[in-house]
Amino acid sequence: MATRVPPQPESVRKLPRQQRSRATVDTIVEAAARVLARRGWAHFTTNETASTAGVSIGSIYQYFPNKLSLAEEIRNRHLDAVLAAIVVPDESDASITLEQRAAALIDGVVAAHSVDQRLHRVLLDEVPLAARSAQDVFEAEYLRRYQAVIAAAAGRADPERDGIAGRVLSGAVEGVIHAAARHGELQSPVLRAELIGLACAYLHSLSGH
Amino acid sequence: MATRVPPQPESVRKLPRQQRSRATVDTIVEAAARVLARRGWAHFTTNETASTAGVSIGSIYQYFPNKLSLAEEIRNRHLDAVLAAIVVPDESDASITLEQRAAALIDGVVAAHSVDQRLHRVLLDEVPLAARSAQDVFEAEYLRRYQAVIAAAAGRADPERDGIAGRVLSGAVEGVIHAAARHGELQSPVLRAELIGLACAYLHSLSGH
DNA sequence: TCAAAATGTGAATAGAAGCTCACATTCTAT
DNA sequence: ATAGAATGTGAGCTTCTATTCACATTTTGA
Repeated sequence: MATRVPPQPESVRKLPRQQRSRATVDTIVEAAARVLARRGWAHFTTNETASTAGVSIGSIYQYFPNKLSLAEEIRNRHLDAVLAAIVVPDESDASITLEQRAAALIDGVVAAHSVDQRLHRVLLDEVPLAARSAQDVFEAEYLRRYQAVIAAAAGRADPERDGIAGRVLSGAVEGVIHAAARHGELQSPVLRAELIGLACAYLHSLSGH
Repeated sequence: MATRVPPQPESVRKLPRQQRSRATVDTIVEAAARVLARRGWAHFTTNETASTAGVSIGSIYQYFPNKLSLAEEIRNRHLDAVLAAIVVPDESDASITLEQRAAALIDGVVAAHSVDQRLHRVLLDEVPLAARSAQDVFEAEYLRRYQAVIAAAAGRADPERDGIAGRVLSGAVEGVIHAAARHGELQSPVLRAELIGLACAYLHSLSGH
């Protein structure tokens, strides 16, 4: 996990200036991520985070104004890692078939959901939202990719319908992937094939009227 | 909301025997559902439930051994209501088209998700699972309906593939509906049409090839 | 070298909330 | 009518945990 400059804009807390404190902050965030994944948000405590990190509770509050800000830092780092897992294919290459585009899209989303699944689930549906800056970037990146595929499929552009189609397709793909993740089948090639089949069937129906 | 016999099997608590106490239990559960929907699981408190119900905190613990058992009772009642919203079409009538079957399925699932949406979301992704007995019935009922439609679509029966297809279709439909619910578009006819289109496109691709 | 800044410590504080229990009230059956 | 069961009450006990603060240690820069 890369070192980031963590604390929040309005944070009254110190910024880590020396190498030593930057390492401490990283240790804290990594330990916190492990505790959060293991216990869930409801039983995520700052004291357990401190002892897991081998650090005094006070050290956490040197750099994080409260428990939530710690979780938000974890989320920011995690979503960075998730986005990094997505491989973007060349969108302007006309020689790529629709099937290939759909496959690349789905592989990217699967890869994104393969990064620390338990932590991902806790971060997305347990930790309160507050300022969801990173989450927006995250969703925007997804949307961009879906719309590229849809634009390629539907030769003509009906922006109104394409927008809805994008939301339908993304909802469908995410739904299938979340269900698969719950059953531990995210890596199943049969599922991958069936999901690509679903996407292609829908995409073809958009152009063929 | 119908009166049910609530407390858990292993509960050391009393069963409500008189009319008066049955009414008290109903009042408690209804108030608890309101509090849970309003505050979310993290800020759902037994004291607020008691004051909202106009009942002493002690009365709650007469019938519920702990906070979680109260939430589980709410979930049981809610899922009953959700299942009741699903209209089941005649599965043996061969004169019904695939489009009509898909539409009936989707309308049923949408109706199920239209029952007390906020509470539904909190119950499904905030309240801890523990013994998820009712949730299993709930999912099994869904699965049954998806498989009926898939069996009708794919003339021949390839049980292996049909099973996966069922999970893919249900994941997709649920995903789209959850996304729509988040954006408050559950009642949109455009979305309904597009979702039916998605389902039909996939179903046709199963038989044709 | 040494003073000031940065960093680290953990006992103690404070508040929230689950749950108990001794007691009061109401209902049922005889 | 009345005893005993069922029901209802709410102050307060207990546990948990976020956060503070007075202090100790380490690093930096001159």
